[in-house]
Amino acid sequence: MTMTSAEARQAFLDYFEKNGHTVVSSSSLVPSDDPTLLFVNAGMVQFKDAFLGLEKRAYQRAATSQKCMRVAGKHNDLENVGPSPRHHTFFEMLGNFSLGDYFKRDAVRFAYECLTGVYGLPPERIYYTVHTGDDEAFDLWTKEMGIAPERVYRMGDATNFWQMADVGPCGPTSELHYDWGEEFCTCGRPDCSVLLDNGCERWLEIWNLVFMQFNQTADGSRTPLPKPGVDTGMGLERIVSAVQNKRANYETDLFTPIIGRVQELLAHTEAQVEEHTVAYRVIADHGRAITFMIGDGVMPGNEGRASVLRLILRRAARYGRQAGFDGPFLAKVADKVIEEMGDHYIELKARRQFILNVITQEEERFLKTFNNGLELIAGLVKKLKADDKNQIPGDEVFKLYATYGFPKDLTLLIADEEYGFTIDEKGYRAAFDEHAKISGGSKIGVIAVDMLQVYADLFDKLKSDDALPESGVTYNPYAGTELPGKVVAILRDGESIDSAEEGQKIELVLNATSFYVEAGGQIGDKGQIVQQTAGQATPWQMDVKAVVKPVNGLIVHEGVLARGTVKVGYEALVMVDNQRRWDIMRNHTATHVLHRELRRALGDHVAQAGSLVAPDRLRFDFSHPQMVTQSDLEAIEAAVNRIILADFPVLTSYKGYNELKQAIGAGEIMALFGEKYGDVVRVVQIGDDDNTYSRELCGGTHVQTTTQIGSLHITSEGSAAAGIRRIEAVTGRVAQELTQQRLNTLEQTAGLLKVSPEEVYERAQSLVSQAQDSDKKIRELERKLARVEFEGMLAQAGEVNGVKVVALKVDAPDVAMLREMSDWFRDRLGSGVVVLGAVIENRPSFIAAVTKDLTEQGLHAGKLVKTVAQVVGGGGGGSPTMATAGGKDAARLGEALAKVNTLVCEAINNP
RNA sequence: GGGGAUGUAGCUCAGUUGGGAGAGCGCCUCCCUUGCACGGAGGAGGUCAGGGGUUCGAGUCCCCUCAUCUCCA
Repeated sequence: MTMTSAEARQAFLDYFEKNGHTVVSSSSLVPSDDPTLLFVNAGMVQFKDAFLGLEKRAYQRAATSQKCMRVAGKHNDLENVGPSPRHHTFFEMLGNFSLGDYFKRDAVRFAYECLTGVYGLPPERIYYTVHTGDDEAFDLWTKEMGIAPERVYRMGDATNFWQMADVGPCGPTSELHYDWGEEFCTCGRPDCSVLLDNGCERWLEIWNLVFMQFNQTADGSRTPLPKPGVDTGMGLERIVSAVQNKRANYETDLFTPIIGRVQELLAHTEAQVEEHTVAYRVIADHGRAITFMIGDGVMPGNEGRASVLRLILRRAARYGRQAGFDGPFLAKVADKVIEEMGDHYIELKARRQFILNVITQEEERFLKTFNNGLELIAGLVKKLKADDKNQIPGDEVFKLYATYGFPKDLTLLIADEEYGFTIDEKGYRAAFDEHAKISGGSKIGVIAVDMLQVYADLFDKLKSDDALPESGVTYNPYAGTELPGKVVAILRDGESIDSAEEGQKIELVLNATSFYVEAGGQIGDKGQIVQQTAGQATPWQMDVKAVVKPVNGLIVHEGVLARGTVKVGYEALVMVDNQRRWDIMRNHTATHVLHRELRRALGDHVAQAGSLVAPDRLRFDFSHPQMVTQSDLEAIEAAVNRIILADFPVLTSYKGYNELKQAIGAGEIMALFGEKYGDVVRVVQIGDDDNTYSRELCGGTHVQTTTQIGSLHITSEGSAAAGIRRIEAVTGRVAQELTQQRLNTLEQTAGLLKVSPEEVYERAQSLVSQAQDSDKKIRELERKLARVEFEGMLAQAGEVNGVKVVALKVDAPDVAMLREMSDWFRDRLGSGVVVLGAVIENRPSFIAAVTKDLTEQGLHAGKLVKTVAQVVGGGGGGSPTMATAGGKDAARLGEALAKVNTLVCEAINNP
């Protein structure tokens, strides 16, 4: 009985737990606090700060099964996923970590014991590599572990040296490779071995041990770290393939259930599955990736992570069509992924419905794009065929891609299969490069990273100078808005300075602060920092405009020194703008209530997708497939206000994250996905333990009882993105002001309409319909008047060279009526020329009509009316049978009309 | 941050050097008809995304804003 993948994962964690490691849950795929990294791509990412010494953990040994994504870069290429048996976008990385605790000896022993003992791999199948310069590791393998020296290869920097970046921790590595056996050799060399590093299929790299031994400085020199550490990584998919003796990862039970689901959906035979191997693999791999990405809060979109999700999802959808799917199917694949992996990754279960909704919507959108593209290609081909060509120009291919999202390879496929066309690859490349050049790019990200280093260095210095404790700035925005502190650093233009003068823009670091740093949607506090004690040279005051936390533990106040001089070492009093803070607290607690009521009214699929808590308003984005109806909104608003008036207490407490995991998975405690939670989390609870209304993991500041919110008024509901609705609301003071303003308007309107406020709507409604009726009646009367005038003028029709001509000034209220009158004349004349002029809003307007039979004699209504209008300083035009014109000088209208006879005469004689 | 595309009736969309705001489906009334997207007659429904400009005249041309889609960074 071989181990299942779930057992293999658990066995790893159990083994290391038994050896003194703390099992830490996987962090989100979305790295928090790291703008340089698109997705978490290794187990050590969540320990990065701990390795750098920026963060203290309660343990020194940890083991994880970490969710990872690799989409592009040196490790992976999306195009390989599918054709390759071993490349994945999403995978799980097993790893054990020593945070300055054990080093090479234990790391080597654990790895060996785990592979041979826990997983039962035959020792004779395992080969080892160490760095050429790492005698210590070599000796550990050969002497301590008793591995034959010829099974341990010494290799260079390229394979066996690791560094996080150009500066920072680095060190040699040691790898463990699995030998599938000679019969699987693909390189064909008699001396085939790991040492050749030639990609031969015989060898499978399963475990990489990184010994963090040195610190590399900017000048390239390396100094030994005081507390060296260990970071290891073993792909779950790979170890399972070895344990289950499957040559391709896709044949392990990590993937077979998913592939089985696809087969079932397509009703394919085994032979058909075989025929579409690549498509099956792509769908299985990408299906996992999109499920986990959405589970961690990534939404399909056009930039960054969002675009990666869209890219992968659409690639899967495309291969799905190739394999035989017509409509959306990925949600059904994702459902299987959740079923298989939801027990270990509870966020999948908690967000199941949401994940499925997002996938289906995005897939439907893609199918629309796809069909649209097919039509565009069909149109192109038709045009090209007419020109006797059989190649689609490069710029057109690019336009399809850049404008309509229809990728090149797809265009190629359709062009070839459907029409036997080729595409101009070179032209496409040129257009692509041109586009990239025009689009350009900003370097903001790089600068921001440089600045981060400045803050990290400052933080280190403050700690080593004992200006700050190891844990950093004391952060307490919860107790109150005032707090005593001490100035420990002042920055100006990124430079650390000792004192600052009045009027300067500075950044101030205190050893303690009550300013809230923007987090969880709640925006940061503003306020003042002032002199604390008397007796200092000058009293000073800083106006704080923003508060940021550039690195964990360091809190920086940004603003202007409004008065006096401030020096490092001064005592200070932190004073947060109290009224503003209260407005924010009202909105934050109200957001929790709103969240709870939205779920109650609309369903459990409602998940927070974004939130803004500002002093003047709150904005809440949530997943919901359609518009929230007016009556639902009213009911929700009423329910929120009932809860406010129920005067629930708002309580906060700190709990172990693991303890709450079950309740979070079950949806009893709201947690933001994509958020990185520590081991201890803050729980904001509305209502006491006997009568709990809601619980949310939240670091924000809140009122003490719901009554303090005052009231809530929803100001708008709309769409924020596909599948995401956005509600904006106001509370407290702003709600009161808004209500008063609206009521005033209502009272005024009621007064104007001479009815009570309750009757305003009805009255307005009847006024609007009366106005509409009146407009119609006026129109009818105008028409009647025009008709009378028309009958009277009919006799004035003249004749020029046998052509009936009417050229008259009439009374018409607008051009439409003028046109109508010309129709009457034309109909009555049967054959003839009609030119009517009228003064409309003090300006002369003309209309000309020529019956069709006369246009053949050279008469053109457009040309005629244009010449006429020139007399009054205007112009005009139109079709040969019907034209309009206008001018400026109304007084010369008659003069203009008098030209008609002459013009008709000329036109007929000179066709 | 930047490039491109789209925005017209409840829905899907036409709309030609700038010169009458339209079609199909849906809706309402009436007629015909016991049947599957029945058929016929009539009707309601539009700030042509919003704002500014050019012009005698703008759905159409120019500029700005917004929304959606899409690509690049």
